[in-house]
Amino acid sequence: MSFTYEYARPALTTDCVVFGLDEKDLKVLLIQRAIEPFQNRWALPGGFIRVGEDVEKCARRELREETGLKNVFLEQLATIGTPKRDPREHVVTVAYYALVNLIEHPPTAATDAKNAAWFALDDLPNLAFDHGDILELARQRLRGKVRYQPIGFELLPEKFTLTQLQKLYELILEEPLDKRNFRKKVAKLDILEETDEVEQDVARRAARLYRFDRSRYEALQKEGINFEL
Amino acid sequence: MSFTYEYARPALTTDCVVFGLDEKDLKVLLIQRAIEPFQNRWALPGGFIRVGEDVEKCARRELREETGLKNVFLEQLATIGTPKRDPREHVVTVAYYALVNLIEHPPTAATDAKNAAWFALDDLPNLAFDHGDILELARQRLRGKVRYQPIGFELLPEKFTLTQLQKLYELILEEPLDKRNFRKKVAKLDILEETDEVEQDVARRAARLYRFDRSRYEALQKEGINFEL
DNA sequence: TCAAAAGTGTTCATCTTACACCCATGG
DNA sequence: CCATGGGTGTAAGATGAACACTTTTGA
Repeated sequence: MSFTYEYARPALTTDCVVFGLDEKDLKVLLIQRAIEPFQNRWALPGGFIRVGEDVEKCARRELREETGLKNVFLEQLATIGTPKRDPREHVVTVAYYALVNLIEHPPTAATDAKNAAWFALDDLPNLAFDHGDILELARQRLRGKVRYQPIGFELLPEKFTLTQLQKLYELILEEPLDKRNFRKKVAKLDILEETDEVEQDVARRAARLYRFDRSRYEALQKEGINFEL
Repeated sequence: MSFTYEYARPALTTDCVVFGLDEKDLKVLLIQRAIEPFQNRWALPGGFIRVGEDVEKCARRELREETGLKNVFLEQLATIGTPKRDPREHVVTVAYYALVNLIEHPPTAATDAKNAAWFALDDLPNLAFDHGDILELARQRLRGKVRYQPIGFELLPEKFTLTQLQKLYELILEEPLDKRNFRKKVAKLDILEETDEVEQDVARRAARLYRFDRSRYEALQKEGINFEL
């Protein structure tokens, strides 16, 4: 079967930069390419948009098919259409970034007959196509966005300690933060719910666990309140 | 001539929200559609991406062909690919927004056999396709962006008064600003050059003219300085 | 001399930053 | 009883918001 058009059309794909957090590092989920071009090189999960398929739906479908992830936080990053970015032909890609918590999504086994693995941001392989550039763009976006929108919570498990939250922000912003000032700011945001639980199995004073109060956040956001950290 | 592919492909277009400033209003440049669908309705300038053409280049080309504008400030807004947004077939569009100063680009006569005209933001016609949504998105983006990046200058003539600048910010932010505080902030940014000229032909004390110092801005930006207003 | 907008400082409240020690717990 | 990280407050400086009058100019 084939499809014919009066004018030539570039191919259209989505690619997705999936950030995940484990005990120590901020990581990215990559898949190993099974075919040429860039065979065996690591690349962002993604693939071709189908006619009649919404662009974001496509990104979610590819993510599911290639990595098993679903229901993740997903946001559009940019569209890149430099003619030579794919050696085969002109391919325009709509790039997204996703945030998942790695504890509930452990290093996925290969799904789509490809290999999938998490890489620490400071230990990345050479990526296929211009995926290295896209990843860097996503990293910058995440750094910028986290300052005024509480998207960091997407990377944490449901219940977390304030120290975990601070470590996460330090990883994303790539700068150390003051513990007391950080806690003061977070408290003032008033979007965390204190649970009556504490950490388990730690050889020291256990830290209290908190939960992100999404509905409270949405209510405050409607009132036009700021969330700068 | 025709082009055949193994899999169906959505069509790919660019659309551009062009903002311009005249004496009183923030305006948007629209073109009147010559053909169906939405014949005679007003729409954003834009058109199909050619194979081998960079996406942003396409947006600039369409802008030139349909409205005569060139060398404008142009930035990507979002990519929209809802299947039914074009009644003919699945069309994915990469939306941009542009800023021009209307004084140096007076209401353009029709170029591409279509009608082009500037519309005040509070007096818009019903737009073709989902262009109304795209325009609203661009408006929000402009409001957000102007707070931390001095892109407002793109809308002003080379030399302008501080009152003009303030009026512009009030139009974009849709809220009144305090004159003294506004001037203090602008002064602290240190990216305006005071010229030795003043307004001409005004029936009152003439205001001093300033110029945006782009190279100074870029230098300061590299040092990581903030530009919040 | 009038009308119209230009230009200019101070005060008060708020927010930001820097900084160090005691506490609870498990091993 | 020791090691480890948890948890907490204050003071000084910087920033943001509110606010009104005099000056210049052309008509």
